[in-house]
Amino acid sequence: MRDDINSNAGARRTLGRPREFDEVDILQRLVNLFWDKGYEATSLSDIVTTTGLKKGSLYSLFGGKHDMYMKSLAHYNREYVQAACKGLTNKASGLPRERIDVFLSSPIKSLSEDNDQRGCFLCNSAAEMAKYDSEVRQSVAKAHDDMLRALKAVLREENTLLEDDEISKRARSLLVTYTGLRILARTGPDLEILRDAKEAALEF
Amino acid sequence: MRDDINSNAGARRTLGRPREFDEVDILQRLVNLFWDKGYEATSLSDIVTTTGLKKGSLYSLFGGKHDMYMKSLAHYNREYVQAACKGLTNKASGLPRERIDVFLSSPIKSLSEDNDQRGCFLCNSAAEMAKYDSEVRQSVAKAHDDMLRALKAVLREENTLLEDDEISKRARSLLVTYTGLRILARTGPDLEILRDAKEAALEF
DNA sequence: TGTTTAATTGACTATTCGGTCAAGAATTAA
DNA sequence: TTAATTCTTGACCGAATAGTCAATTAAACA
Repeated sequence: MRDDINSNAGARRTLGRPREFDEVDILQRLVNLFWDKGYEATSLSDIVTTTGLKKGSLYSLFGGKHDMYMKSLAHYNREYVQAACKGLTNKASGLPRERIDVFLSSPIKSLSEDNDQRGCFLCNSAAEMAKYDSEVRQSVAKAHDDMLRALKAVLREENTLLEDDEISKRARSLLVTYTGLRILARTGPDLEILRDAKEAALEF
Repeated sequence: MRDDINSNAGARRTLGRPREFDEVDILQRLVNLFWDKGYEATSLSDIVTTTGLKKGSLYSLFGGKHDMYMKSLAHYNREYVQAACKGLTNKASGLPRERIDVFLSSPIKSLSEDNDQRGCFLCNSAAEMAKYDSEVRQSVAKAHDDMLRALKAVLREENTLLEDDEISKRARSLLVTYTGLRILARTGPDLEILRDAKEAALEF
C-alpha cells in the first residue's frame, strides 16, 4: 500500500509508470459510495465500476476494502466535518445563533435543495460499523470530539455567562439532535418533521 | 430434539408433522440478530446457527432473507415500539413528564444497566435500509407515526393549553432526539453525553 | 391399516464475494 | 540503450453467499 495519496501532483517526482488517475478524485468517489450505501452493501465490483480502477490498482493503493472504508471516513471527517466545525466557529459567518441554525439546517437543506437522502457519512458509520469495528469507533469518537468542541466554542461565544457544564450540556444536545436529523433524513421523511425538530432544538 | 412448546394442550389443530420449534421464539432470535448486526452483515449461516433451524425450514417458514428481516422488523414494532408508546400514554405509569423522561432514558438505561449497545432496531433499520428499500421505509414511517401519536398524546396531557402546532413540534423534536440517542448508543459513547442530551431535551 | 399433509434434513447449485498475482506497459535514471 | 521502478490489467482463487429440492420423518385422518 502506498502512503502518498495526498502527495503533490505537480511535476513528476517518482520513478516508474505514472498514475492515470487523481487519487483525491478516487477517494471522493469512494466517500460517495460508502456514504450512500454503507460498508456491507458496497461490493468491490461497485467500487471498480464507479472508480474506473481495476482491483489490482485499488488494492495496491488502499490495501483492502476495509482500508478503503477507513480512508474514506477519514477523508469525510477532514473535508466535511471540519467544514461544519469551521462554519460553527467562524465569526465571519454570522451571529453565533445563526451559525448554529445553519449547522442544524444542513441536514434539511441537503434533503430539500439537493434531494440528497444520504444523511451524514459519519452518522451512518456510527450506526452501521461502530459497534463491532474499533477503528471506526475511534474515528467516530474523534469526529464527535471535534464537533463538540466547535459547538461549545460557539455556544460560549453566544453566552459568556453560562457555566461550563451548561455549555457542555447544550453542545451535547445539539450533537444528538444533529445525528437524529441526519438519520431520519435517510427515511425520506416529511420535511416538516425535521424543520420542527430543528426549531425546537434552537429554543434554549 | 428440542423441547416442544406445541405438544401439550389437547388435540392437534393441523395435519402433518408438527413443528419442533416455537415460531415466536424463532422470530425473537431473528430480531435479536438483525437488531445487533443489521441486514447485510447477518448471513444465512448466522441465522441457521442462532435459530437452530435448517435453511429449508427457514425458507418454507419465511420465504427468504429479506422476508425474515421484514417480519423481524414488524415483530419489533409490534413488541418494542408499541410497548414504548404504551409507556408514554399509560397514565398509571406516572406523570406525563415522568413518562417522557422514561422514554428518553431508555436508550441510556439499556446501555448503562444492560450494557446493551444495539440501540434501536427501528433506528438502525432507518439508517441502513430505508433509503433503498421501500418496504422498510414504509414500516419505519408507520412506526414513527405511532411514536409521534403517542408523544403528542402525552404532551397534550401535560399541557392542555398549548396549540396543536406546538404539541406537534415538541413531539417531532423528541422523536429526533430519541433517534440520535439510540444511534450514538452504538458508538459506546461517554454516558454523560447521552444524559446531558436527554436532560436538555426535557427542558421545555 | 392406508393415505394425506406437513416438517426436517442435508446435499446441491450458481453466483458473488474479497483478494492475489504475474505479465505487460509506461516512465525515469544510468 | 538498458535497467529499475511503478502502474495497469485480466485471469484466477478459495470461500462464502443466498437459495433450491427431493428424500425422509412424523403426525392426523378415514
